[in-house]
Amino acid sequence: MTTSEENYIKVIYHLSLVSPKGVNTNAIAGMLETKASSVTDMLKKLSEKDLVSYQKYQGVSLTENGLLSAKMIVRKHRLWEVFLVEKLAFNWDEVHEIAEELEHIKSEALINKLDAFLGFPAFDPHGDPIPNEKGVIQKVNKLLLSEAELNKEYYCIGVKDSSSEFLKYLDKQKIALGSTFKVIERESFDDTLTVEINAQEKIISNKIANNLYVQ
Amino acid sequence: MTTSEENYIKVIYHLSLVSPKGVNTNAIAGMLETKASSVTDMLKKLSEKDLVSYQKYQGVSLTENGLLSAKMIVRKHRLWEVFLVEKLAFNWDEVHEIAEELEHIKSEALINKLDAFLGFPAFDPHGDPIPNEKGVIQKVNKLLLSEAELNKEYYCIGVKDSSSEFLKYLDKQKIALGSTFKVIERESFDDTLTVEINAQEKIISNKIANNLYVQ
DNA sequence: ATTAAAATTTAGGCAAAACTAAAAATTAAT
DNA sequence: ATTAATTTTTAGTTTTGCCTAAATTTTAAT
Ligand SMILES: [Mn+2]
Ligand SMILES: [Mn+2]
Ligand SMILES: [Mn+2]
Ligand SMILES: [Mn+2]
Repeated sequence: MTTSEENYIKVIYHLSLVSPKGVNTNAIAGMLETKASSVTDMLKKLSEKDLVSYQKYQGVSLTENGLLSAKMIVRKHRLWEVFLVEKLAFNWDEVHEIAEELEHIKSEALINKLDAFLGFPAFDPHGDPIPNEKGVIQKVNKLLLSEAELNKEYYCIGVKDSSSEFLKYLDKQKIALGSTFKVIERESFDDTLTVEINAQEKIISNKIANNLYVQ
Repeated sequence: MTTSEENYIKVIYHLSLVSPKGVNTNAIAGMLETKASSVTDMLKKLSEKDLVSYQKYQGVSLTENGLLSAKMIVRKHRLWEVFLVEKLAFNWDEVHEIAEELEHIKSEALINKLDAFLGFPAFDPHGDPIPNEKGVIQKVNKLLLSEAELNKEYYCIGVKDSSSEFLKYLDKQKIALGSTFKVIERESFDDTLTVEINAQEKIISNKIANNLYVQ
């Protein structure tokens, strides 16, 4: 598989988690910042290689082959992110772009040795689960902070949006994985929350609350 | 720079250490396992970008720009090799291919943090020097085992050929960086050496002796 | 049920990096 | 100094991945 094919497969995988019945051409184009016509070209090639099942105008989904490939790319991406944060002291908002390149390095041995070196981590720096060698992903039940009950203790286990902007905002607010949350009040007009974060009271907009996973 | 351009620049760099007056098209093609006509195409492009100075039929050499780029690629390659051997427990004969890919990951911060993480190593697993952040390469005086004086103590500081086959042969013979050498006898007919290696007497062919650096 | 809008695909092209075959320049040999 | 051999370049294709513009299909709106 080429780097480009891998990027497509990974994007289709991520999109299929949200729309399992079939992924749209335009959605793929949007994620890859390319044009719909380019996507159509690639879908034909991926279909030829039995990585996706594709009927024109009907959207696309991963085959068993494609799904496993996607999980292996995600595995590599997330393991490299752990390496960059844990070993090289990168901040969690700096690693995605680099991992986007590192995920395409071709060596089974490399990724399994890296996994061992890191101590077989279960989650990446953004709280996303890391598929194991066979592609199995540990299922975790979590909810969005926006769905949390009032006056109940939660802690932060992940972010939904892992853009640099959002992560930097969280740094500024001193919110990190492991931070404790207790929703004190929900403003019914705009769903703004008053939350006790690490024993400090803060105002959290609905948009923010919709991008924080808690448990 | 694309991956392909980087591979060309690096090969031109390595060849120019041997033939400083100008690197031949065919030599480049040989190293990259491509055709001379492809090399000519690329030389035009590299020349356009001021990475090499090139006049047709006259061979090619690196510009100042090209030289610095080359050293940075070599730096990355060798630092990744150190990482693979020191941290991930790869054998020294397994790392070159993987480093061949890793050297193209684009991030200044990554390579400098990796350098720090590894403790600013001066040499790679094959004894080759690692250029520093500015491209400066520590000069080491060394000689080939084939040039060593009789009955004088040396130790192994590098290999000239770092192919997997040669390195595996050295493993089998229990020769590694740091091994001590004392040449007991030189057979004048074929230059075969009798060498005391780590206090064990062994017969070393001229070809082998020509690929071991000692000090 | 038509029509309008949106999504998707096709057609035709372009640039990068490779190739083969043929031409040109350089180097070596008589 | 010619001729022959070798090296290098040019010319013309191919494949991959992308593009624009136009055509087609699906979906939404009247
Ligand atoms: Mn990421
Ligand atoms: Mn990627
Ligand atoms: Mn190497
Ligand atoms: Mn390379």
